[in-house]
Amino acid sequence: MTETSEPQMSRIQQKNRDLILHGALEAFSANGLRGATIDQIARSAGLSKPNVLYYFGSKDEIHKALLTTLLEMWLAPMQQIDPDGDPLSEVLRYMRAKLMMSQDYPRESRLFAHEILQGAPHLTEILGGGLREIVDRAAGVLQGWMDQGRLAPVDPRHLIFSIWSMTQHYADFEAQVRAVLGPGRDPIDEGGVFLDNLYRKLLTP
Amino acid sequence: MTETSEPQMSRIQQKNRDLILHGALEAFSANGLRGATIDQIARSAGLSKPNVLYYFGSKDEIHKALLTTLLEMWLAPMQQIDPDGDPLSEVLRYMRAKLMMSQDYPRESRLFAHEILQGAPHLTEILGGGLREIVDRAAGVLQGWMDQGRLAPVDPRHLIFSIWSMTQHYADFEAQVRAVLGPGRDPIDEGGVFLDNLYRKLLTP
Amino acid sequence: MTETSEPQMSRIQQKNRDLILHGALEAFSANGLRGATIDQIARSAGLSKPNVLYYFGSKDEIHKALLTTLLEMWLAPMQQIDPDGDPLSEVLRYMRAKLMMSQDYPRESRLFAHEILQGAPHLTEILGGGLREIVDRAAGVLQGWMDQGRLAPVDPRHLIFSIWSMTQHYADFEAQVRAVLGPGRDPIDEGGVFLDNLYRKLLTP
Amino acid sequence: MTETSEPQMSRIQQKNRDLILHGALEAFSANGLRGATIDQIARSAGLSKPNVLYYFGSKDEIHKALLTTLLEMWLAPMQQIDPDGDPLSEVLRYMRAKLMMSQDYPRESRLFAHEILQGAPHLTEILGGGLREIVDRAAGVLQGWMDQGRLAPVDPRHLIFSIWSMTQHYADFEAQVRAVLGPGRDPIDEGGVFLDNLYRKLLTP
DNA sequence: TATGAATGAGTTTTCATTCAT
DNA sequence: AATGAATGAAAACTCATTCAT
Repeated sequence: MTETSEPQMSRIQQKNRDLILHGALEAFSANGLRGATIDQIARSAGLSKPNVLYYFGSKDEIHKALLTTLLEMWLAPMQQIDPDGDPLSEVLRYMRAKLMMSQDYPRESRLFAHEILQGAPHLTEILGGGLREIVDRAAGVLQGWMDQGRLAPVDPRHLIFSIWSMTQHYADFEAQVRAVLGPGRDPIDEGGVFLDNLYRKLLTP
Repeated sequence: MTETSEPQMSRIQQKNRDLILHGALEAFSANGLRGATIDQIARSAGLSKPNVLYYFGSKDEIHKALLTTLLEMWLAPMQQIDPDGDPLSEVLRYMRAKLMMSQDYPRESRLFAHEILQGAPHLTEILGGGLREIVDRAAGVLQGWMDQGRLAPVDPRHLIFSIWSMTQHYADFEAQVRAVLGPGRDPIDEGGVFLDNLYRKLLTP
Repeated sequence: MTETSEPQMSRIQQKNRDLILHGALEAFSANGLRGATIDQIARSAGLSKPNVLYYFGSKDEIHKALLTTLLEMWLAPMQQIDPDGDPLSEVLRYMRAKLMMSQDYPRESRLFAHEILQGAPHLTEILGGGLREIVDRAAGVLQGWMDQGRLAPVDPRHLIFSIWSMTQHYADFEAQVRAVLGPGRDPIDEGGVFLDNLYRKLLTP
Repeated sequence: MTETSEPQMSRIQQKNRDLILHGALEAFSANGLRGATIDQIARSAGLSKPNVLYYFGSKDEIHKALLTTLLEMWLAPMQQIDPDGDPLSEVLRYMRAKLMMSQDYPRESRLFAHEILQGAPHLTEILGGGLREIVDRAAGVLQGWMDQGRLAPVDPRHLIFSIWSMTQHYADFEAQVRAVLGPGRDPIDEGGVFLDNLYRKLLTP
């Protein structure tokens, strides 16, 4: 969560930037870009409102910086799919990694969900066509395995969509999941079992 | 989309309520509750701002009324799962119905997505435990089929989550889906094929 | 000071617009565009701040509307120079008219002075090249008279500048004029005598 | 432009004060007292904002110091009117000197214009009645010449106003002058010819 | 001297809501 | 039923100034 490209940044500055981004994650993930206020962010970061704007020029900039900062981490698991690994294991490992992110970083998941729901204006600006290239690479690996008969043939991009949607569902729609399951259950743990089975059946050649 | 509990409502009143709800769907689905403004809704409905508030006392009330109005339609497909039908066909039919809703009613899908992302404060109020009961019934049907060996055994509630998440993904995350697939493709059509295969493999006993 | 091009405007709306423009003239002429606050304008107009913005969308818009509203009146005297009149009388009449405007409308004079000092960003937008054409016409008339030997030959545009600067000086630099002359004198009355003599001597062929 | 009353000031201090005053002239002349920001001044001076305030305690003080610093230079030409010189030559020389200041120091001219437009609060404080005395002296010289029949009789103070207004017009209202004359002309050069002629005709006895 | 950091007091603007008719 | 007019409360920013080092 630290920015290292601009070297001249003091300890305290770095710390405050992180406090702000942390508060912003809290606010934006709960209320969306428009619904969050700089006041919330400032309070959550323990700073004054103008001080927040001293570090980031505007609310939009905080939002953009937050997305930028988190994007890499968000996309990392997919880039770790190993073309030389065992196909099914690799897919299951990717699914598990995404599911763990819903567990460990639900706010990040919701942040991206909000952004994409609105048409992803900031993400598009940040990513350019970058997302597509990343997905294309992973899809290529998957397609290769299918061509080799090591994985049952399905559309690799829709396979990826399915992993995204099902794993993130546990974070983004947590309120609903809890309402349906009732108390005393571990949605993500159960989801792991369900999804493991699902992808084994779907992809075993 | 009409409200029938208060009988004395003129034709024109009814029409204006519908216009407002229509405009509200447009605004709320695109920008969320906080991001949408009454001005947008009024403009989209072709009415004046105070007139909008004459029909519904506040922005929150419009939102609540909209959710209420759409909820039944939103949950209808699940209630149409027929215990006496063919298990796999029933599940696939349900999945298809949900997928078609992403195609035909993407704004409704995003409206609910926004609401649940925020913790579903209004929905909880409206539904009480209603959602749970509805899901419990469907889950009971599914479980029965599994117990009879007519469907491969999986957790029925997580099965339902998977259908929700994957089908709604095409509406809620449309921006991302389009960015990944590029132009000239029909995401939902392709998704139908993918999901049909997925659930056949998952659920065939 | 009333706007007649948009007919559907109620009595009260018209009155409030005028109140606002009046308050804006007060504030802008004294403090300039940046120095004046909407609060000042609102107080001076006896309205609430948001109500001021209900009539004009922003501070800039008020300023622009004010300049637009006053521009015609401001340029009127020059357009009344009569090609068929007596040359010297016409020039003197124009000078007198401008001088009277410094007497009767000093705030308007200062408003334009502020705007032009800043490089006339709004005026340029409003006028386009309009000012030049208006001056060209008057300069043409003056030049004609000079060519006929009815007026001593001088550069007509600089003649116009001299009239502008000297007459407006009594409004724009009033503080200095008063400081130099001391109390108990009538600067504009004396200025009239001085300028009358000046232009007679300058222009009598 | 240097301040000599406080003797212990290092070379570097002196240089920074000058840098600040230079930046302040830039900012204040373009935007007025309220419109200019310390940030602008600091950036223009190449110093940090708090450092600017280390040299001058407040924005107002910078402004006051700037006016004070420039005032002497601004009034110098009038004090150089030589009672023993040739009357017409002296007046023309003064007018030319003022006109050259519009050419060489337009920002200084605009700075004073802004200040006087606002009612000259700072100048009054600085000058006390000083301006009046200076003008009184010059007016006395002029009046003497008129009494001797060496200059046509006019009100000497209004004569001075006329010189001020017409010469400064080329700096203060430059935007307008350029808009009227169009490109490719030298306003001040032409103005010199015009004003030379004007004052010869006005003042030749 | 010098400055990065911080902030209180504005200032513009937005917006849900109310008022008067 | 309907709306032009109005506003309080908030929200995003700005900026002169101060603090700590």
